[in-house]
Amino acid sequence: MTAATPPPARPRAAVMEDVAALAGVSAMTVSRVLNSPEKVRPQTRARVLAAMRELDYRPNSAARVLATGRSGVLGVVSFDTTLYGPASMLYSIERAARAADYSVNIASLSTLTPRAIEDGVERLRGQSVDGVVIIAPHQSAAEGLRRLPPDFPVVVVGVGDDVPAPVAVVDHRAGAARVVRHLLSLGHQTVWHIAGPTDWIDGSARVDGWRAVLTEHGREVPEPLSGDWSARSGYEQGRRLAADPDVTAVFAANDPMALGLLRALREAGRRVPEEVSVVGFDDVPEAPYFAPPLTSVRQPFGEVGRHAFQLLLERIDGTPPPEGAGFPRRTVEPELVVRESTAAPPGR
Amino acid sequence: MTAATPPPARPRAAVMEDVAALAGVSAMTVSRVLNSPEKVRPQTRARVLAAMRELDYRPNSAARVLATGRSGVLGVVSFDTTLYGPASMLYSIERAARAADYSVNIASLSTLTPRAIEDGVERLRGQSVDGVVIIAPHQSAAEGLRRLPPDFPVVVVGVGDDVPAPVAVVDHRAGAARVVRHLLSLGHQTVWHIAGPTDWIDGSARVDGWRAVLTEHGREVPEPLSGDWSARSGYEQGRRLAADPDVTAVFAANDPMALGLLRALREAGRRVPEEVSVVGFDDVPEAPYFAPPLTSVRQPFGEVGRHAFQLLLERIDGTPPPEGAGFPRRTVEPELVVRESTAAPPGR
DNA sequence: GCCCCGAATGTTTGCGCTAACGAAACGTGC
DNA sequence: GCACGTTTCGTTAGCGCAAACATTCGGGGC
Repeated sequence: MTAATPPPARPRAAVMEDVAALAGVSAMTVSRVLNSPEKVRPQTRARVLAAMRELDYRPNSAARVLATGRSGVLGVVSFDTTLYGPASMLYSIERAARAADYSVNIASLSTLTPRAIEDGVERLRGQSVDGVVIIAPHQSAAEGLRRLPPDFPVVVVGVGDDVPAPVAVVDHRAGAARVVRHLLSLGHQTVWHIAGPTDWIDGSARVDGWRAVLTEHGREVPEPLSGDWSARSGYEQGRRLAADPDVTAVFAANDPMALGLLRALREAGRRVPEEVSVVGFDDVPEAPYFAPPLTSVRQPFGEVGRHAFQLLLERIDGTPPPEGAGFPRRTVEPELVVRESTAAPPGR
Repeated sequence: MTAATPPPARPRAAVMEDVAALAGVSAMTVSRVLNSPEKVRPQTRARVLAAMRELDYRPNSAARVLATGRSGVLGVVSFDTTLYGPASMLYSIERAARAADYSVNIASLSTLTPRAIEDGVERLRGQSVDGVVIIAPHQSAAEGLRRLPPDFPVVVVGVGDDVPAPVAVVDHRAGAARVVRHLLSLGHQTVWHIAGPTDWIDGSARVDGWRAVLTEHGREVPEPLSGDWSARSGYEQGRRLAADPDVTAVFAANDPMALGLLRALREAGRRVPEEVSVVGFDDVPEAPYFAPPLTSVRQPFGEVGRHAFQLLLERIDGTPPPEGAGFPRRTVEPELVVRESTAAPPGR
């Protein structure tokens, strides 16, 4: 052949066999160094580790998955990860997962239907994830879940009661209750509410908590107004409330809606908190800088994320599907953060 | 044997061989139905598809990766996905990826150092992703990148000039320039600036654009104040600006800082926009509801995400690493959105 | 000195899929 | 009727790793 020297053909990445050869052992020993180092004589182990470093060896995860059936990857299905809540949840789950050497595969949803959720889970399942966390505090989650095979490990974050899966939730009901008690204790006769979409569990739980406390105190329960979580919807509903002189306290189901509400009140010339008290929910990092700084409810996302991951782990390598017993459920309490947007009603 | 009937041993998930048997073909034909259906006679194909449905067959991705060397997964390395910018980028990349049947694996960073970025990429590489998008508009990105093997497909979003990888960026410089021109055209003598961290490329590009326009117009260039993107830092720097009666126009490098600034001005009794004009950057969904509604710069995240994904695809199955030619670069222009926080300076 | 035991390492096999080749079956043209 | 392309499908051989089962080796007990 007259061919020139073959191009320096980039050496294929080293595989286990290469490491074994360099270290003068068998491939199995290399595998053992990776998976149960204590079973390898320290001296041999050192040789193998040295060989790995020298060849810049990195185990092929696909091969490992194929051989073991476990991938070390978990999926997260979430609606619009641009929103503060879902983004925070995702972030905290990712951190919990990483700490346990799991990696995270995501599937964002642009619509919230049982079908979309099912698709998201199926997409991740196709990637051989070990399990899935669904961040979708929505009716659809429960619905979509029922169509999934019952033995596939799924955990749901922040969803209602009768879900056929383990659940980690913030107690929105209790959070809302705290808001209302705070306002009543300031002397308000009642509290209006700009609710989130009613098909979001978060939203309806907050409505429940709000209504329960008012009822319990024998107060009038105004018709809740409905928003869609956006500042815009808070503004629109806020204009209606601003026009009603009876309104002295409003609980918005999240901070952006509270922001919109604040603007509407300002435009109508109603002063906060002197004339109207306002409370939000979520305690976004910007809440202290609203005009005025917003009283809000802080959600312990980090904690929920850790619980969700923990539940998923248990489901993955735990006992078979808990039969009649029902699924575990971890609830964490949110915290009311009082700032300057709440005060006693006028005339007291 | 006296053993009872074996427990109904949940049938293992169907594999290709099972489908093949049921359809009366070989496994290879099943594989072909999946990967190049046009090479299979329609009639056979139909039989195979029917068998797949019947057995609820789903291809094992690990096996496919092992056999093909391609995973159909891309990694995204990002700093704090709780921030609006990174979250939006992540979301748009995920959408672009999904549209091309790619799935997305994430690695969030809690610190921004070359080391952390390198780790993030390595972690994803260990998961056999086909390539990685780095969302880290930070010096560290460039630095961390140099330590990576040059043939691993990486694309960077929103980072400076001399990066050894394809880049998709928003032209922050141009965005900042637009802000300053807008304020000058309203009659302001000069524009103060609350900058982002200087080690963030976004931040320094915005400073550059701001300074360039002022210089070009022969205006005095005040010393930029430095924030850390948070509303709190905007507030702190804002208190200093509020105390200076010469200040009539301030450009904050992002919206949360602008929010903090607005609060500081309000507390100091300086009215916006009558006495001081304020502009932000990012145009978060809440910006229209700030007090007053904030003039800001909208970033076309969707477009950048699509470009980033596109560049990555080209890098993955495109030509070998472009030698001397330099790396491709896609720049998209942000848009100034004028609202009520800007007006002519007092006394004009 | 012999046997047995456990620790340390090696061999074989298969996880589920696809690239590469090979072999039928079916025309076509002359 | 036969050589020759075209489909269409099957066979073989890995991809890289880890279970499960060998095998070797070095003592300790008697």
